[in-house]
Amino acid sequence: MTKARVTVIDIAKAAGVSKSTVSLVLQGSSLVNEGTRSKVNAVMRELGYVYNRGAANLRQAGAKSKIVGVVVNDLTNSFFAELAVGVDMVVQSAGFVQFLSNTGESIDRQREVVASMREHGISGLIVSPARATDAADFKPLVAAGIPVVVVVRNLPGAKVSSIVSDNQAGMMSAVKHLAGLGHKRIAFLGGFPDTAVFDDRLAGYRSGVEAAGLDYHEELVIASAPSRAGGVEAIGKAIALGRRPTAAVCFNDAVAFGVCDGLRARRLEPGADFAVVGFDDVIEAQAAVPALTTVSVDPQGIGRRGAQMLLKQINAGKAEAETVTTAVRLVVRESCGAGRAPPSKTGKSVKSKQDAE
Amino acid sequence: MTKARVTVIDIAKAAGVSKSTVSLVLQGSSLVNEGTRSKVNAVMRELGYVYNRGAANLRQAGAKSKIVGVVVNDLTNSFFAELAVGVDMVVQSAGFVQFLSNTGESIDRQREVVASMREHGISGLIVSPARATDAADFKPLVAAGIPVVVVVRNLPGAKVSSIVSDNQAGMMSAVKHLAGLGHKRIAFLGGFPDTAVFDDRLAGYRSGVEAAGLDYHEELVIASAPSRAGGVEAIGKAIALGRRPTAAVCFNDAVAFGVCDGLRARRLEPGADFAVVGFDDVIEAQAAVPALTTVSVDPQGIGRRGAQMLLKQINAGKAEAETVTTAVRLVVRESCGAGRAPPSKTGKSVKSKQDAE
DNA sequence: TGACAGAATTGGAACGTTCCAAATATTTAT
DNA sequence: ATAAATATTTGGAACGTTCCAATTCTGTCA
Repeated sequence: MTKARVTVIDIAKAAGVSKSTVSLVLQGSSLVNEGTRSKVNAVMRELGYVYNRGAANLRQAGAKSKIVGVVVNDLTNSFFAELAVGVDMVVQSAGFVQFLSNTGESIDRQREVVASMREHGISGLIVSPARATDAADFKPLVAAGIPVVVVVRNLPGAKVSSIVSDNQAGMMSAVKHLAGLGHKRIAFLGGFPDTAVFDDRLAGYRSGVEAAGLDYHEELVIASAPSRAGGVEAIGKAIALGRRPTAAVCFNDAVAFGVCDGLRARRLEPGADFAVVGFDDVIEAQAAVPALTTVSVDPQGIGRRGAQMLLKQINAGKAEAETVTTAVRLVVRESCGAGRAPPSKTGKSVKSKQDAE
Repeated sequence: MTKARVTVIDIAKAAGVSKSTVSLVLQGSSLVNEGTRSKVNAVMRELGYVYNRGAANLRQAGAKSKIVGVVVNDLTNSFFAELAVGVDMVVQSAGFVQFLSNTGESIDRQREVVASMREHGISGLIVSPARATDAADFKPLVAAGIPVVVVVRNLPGAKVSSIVSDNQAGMMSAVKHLAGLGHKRIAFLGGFPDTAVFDDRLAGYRSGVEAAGLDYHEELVIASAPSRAGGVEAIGKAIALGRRPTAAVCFNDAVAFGVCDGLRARRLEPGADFAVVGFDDVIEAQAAVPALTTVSVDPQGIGRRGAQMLLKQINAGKAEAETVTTAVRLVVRESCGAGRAPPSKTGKSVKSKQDAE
């Protein structure tokens, strides 16, 4: 039972050199003689040495800890799981590891995990903020020189980088698609009106309506919780309108699924009697019946982009806030009633790489 | 621009005490006078002190780093995302943070991330090993006194704790259910025969068959990749048999979906013309058409259990290997052709807490 | 008042690494 | 052979914390 940890001194002793030399080897310095290097490496392997990043990090005060923090608001949602995978891919191959935490939309939890991560000395943070996060919450981090990248939801007012999908363009293309199919009264359903994402998507809806030469009617915008239940509620109100709409774009896919539920409960078949379009292209969208027409946002791509941006800032040493919006793409399936056509049952289009630039 | 980090010495100076006292306060020692404590705390807040866990951890050699590593083989799969959430819940409330990494079934990647985590000084590891992981791979960890808990897939031969679902009982109940519906020839489809999980599930199948008073026929066991494509392949072979089966239990849900695809391609309707049962109860199972009858395993519960087990071992200081198998439950939906009954369209039963003991 | 116990505080010495300045070994040029 | 240059190696002194043993305060009891 080897009790004590093997340290750089142990291997120095065993290899007949000084600890400084061993340290040089560890850092791959070109100063050290080739013969010495291989000997040291051999001894390290033999003794089963493991590098102590904590100690190293202590010395190179404030320098790179090779840890990035990732906090998401709902890992259960496959959207965020994909995002985390995207982040992991790039940080991993840069030799970093990720602290991953889930806030479940709890702002207290978020504060806790961020504090904890900070104590552990993360060198950067990627966060999809919980709802109602105060923009000032990340102030201390950036003041301490720790780059922060906000993804998915932006944080107006915070001086940090962010990367969000092009909500406006996405919603606009959805509306135009529906208008192209002949719909005149298109509703906007779901979402909390006090969020930036809502504003963006609504703006896109409005531009789409106007671009299609239709009139914008306030009554066709029906907010609700951005969930399945919210969708049921919203479609209920929509149908109760005097002149009822014949189609709807939804705040996100969850709402869209709820809308479908609500339609069926009223003996209307989504896709046939009423067109519905979602937003996000979550994994269930393509398997659902009818398959959901939706705006695909490639969460994994966002994760990768965000991680790249963060690493760039970490390496640069200085974090100048940068804002990127990633392209989205309308994926036409069945729920909009567009094609009787599609013979291939699973529209795999979602997997394409779209985040190149 | 505050350049230098605030240290325990700074706050000692500012509070007019010694660094030792500050340290005592940090650890919540009862030795320190109440007045002093609150003064120190006040100063800490004022100067924006952040605890440096790295330094602390360096001193208390080998002691608790408050980090647990979590490595899963496929975070994209919602099964594992749920599992990670379960782990996060319990480690988070124990004041730990989790390193979460994804191997994507790559054994090299797995080795890398585990090594990296070790350098960072994790105090425990939860792993769902990539396929074909060598049981000896975790030897160094346990030798170094770092507890390891293997989840979902077990690692025969490794002297580590593990927590897997009750594959045998689950498959057995699936078979019995089908037999109860009158099926006489029930196939076992999919899965790689060289894995421990396969063995367990097959054993369950066999006991189920025998318990139902049927004969076990070798020809009804058809292995394949544990994927949708594998399912298509397996059902093809099954249907080509002289006396074809009328029902099948599948290695997992992916296989089951493939089986449904294959049935439809032959103009057979799953649920009506042929009964199929899956395993895992992935999130898509309840939304699919027909809704999949499957064995539910509650990944989040496994995550919580695993984390609890790990924390227990970390606190105990000694890790004695312990093996737990968690209960599973057959969720009857439509694909087995059981009920014409179910009026509630979404069988929410999957959300119940079943991991109490 | 002095001795004594308990409560509260405190100065080093670690922990395992990296950095710096300086020392030593090896070449090269004269 | 010797100086100058270059290549390699090396002892400390940090980094921010915790621990230990020792010290200084309190108050209590004779």
